[in-house]
Amino acid sequence: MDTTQLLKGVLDAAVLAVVEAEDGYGYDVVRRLRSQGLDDVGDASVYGTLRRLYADGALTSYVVPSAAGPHRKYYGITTHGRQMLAIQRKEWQEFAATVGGVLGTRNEAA
Amino acid sequence: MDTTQLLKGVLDAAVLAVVEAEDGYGYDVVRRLRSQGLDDVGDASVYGTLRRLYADGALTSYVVPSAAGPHRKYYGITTHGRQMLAIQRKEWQEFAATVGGVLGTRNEAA
DNA sequence: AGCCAGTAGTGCGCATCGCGCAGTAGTGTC
DNA sequence: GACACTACTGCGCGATGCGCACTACTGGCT
Repeated sequence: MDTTQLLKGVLDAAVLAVVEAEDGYGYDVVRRLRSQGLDDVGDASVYGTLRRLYADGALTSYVVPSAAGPHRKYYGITTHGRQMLAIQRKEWQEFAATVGGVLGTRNEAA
Repeated sequence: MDTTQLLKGVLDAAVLAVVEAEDGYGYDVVRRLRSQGLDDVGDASVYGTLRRLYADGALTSYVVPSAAGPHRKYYGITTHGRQMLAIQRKEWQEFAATVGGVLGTRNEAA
């Protein structure tokens, strides 16, 4: 099954949430997202999202040399990023509740 | 707020669900979706989705002359459409649960 | 009659965004 | 020194929702 389209509009929030939990670099964020159930998220999508969020001022970035491999570009969440995440969490909840209603699969959501 | 991206991948299922509940024509489906919370769904999106679903064999179509206005192109769900809807409902549930987990906004979903 | 609003549908081109794939680069292993 | 793993970048594609313009039919207002 293809969750590609479903991911749209949610990847931003997911990446923000992961980085909020703990600073991370691209490769690491990809792995964390996958381990949390977003199995088939593409690495290029995540890198792209990180760059976009950084450009939007939602993330800060600092480079850390790695012991085993190339340097790592770590990302941390900014105040602005936290605000964006809060809004997107809310949007998601409302949207999910609405869709659940339309599909008749509601779960007493918010 | 802009739910455009969130809608992607869900409109198909939403339209199928609405038509499953009762046969409907484009204009009507748009209104029903909007009244159910998908406030800002564009009419062109729905018409396009209906045509796509029809082309995919998920919907049948029959024209009914209208008393007040142009003819109405009614759509009904097919067996194939019902199967698609069942799959998409399931995908949505799983996806919503996963995203809820990542965002930390889970609601005891399926 | 002339015009506008409401209903109903089609077509066109655009924007967003996730993805596949190729390429670069650093480290360790056989 | 070929290969594998780690890590990041860039390019072009494809799916899909949207805005807008256009057609077309009915009815009400002037």
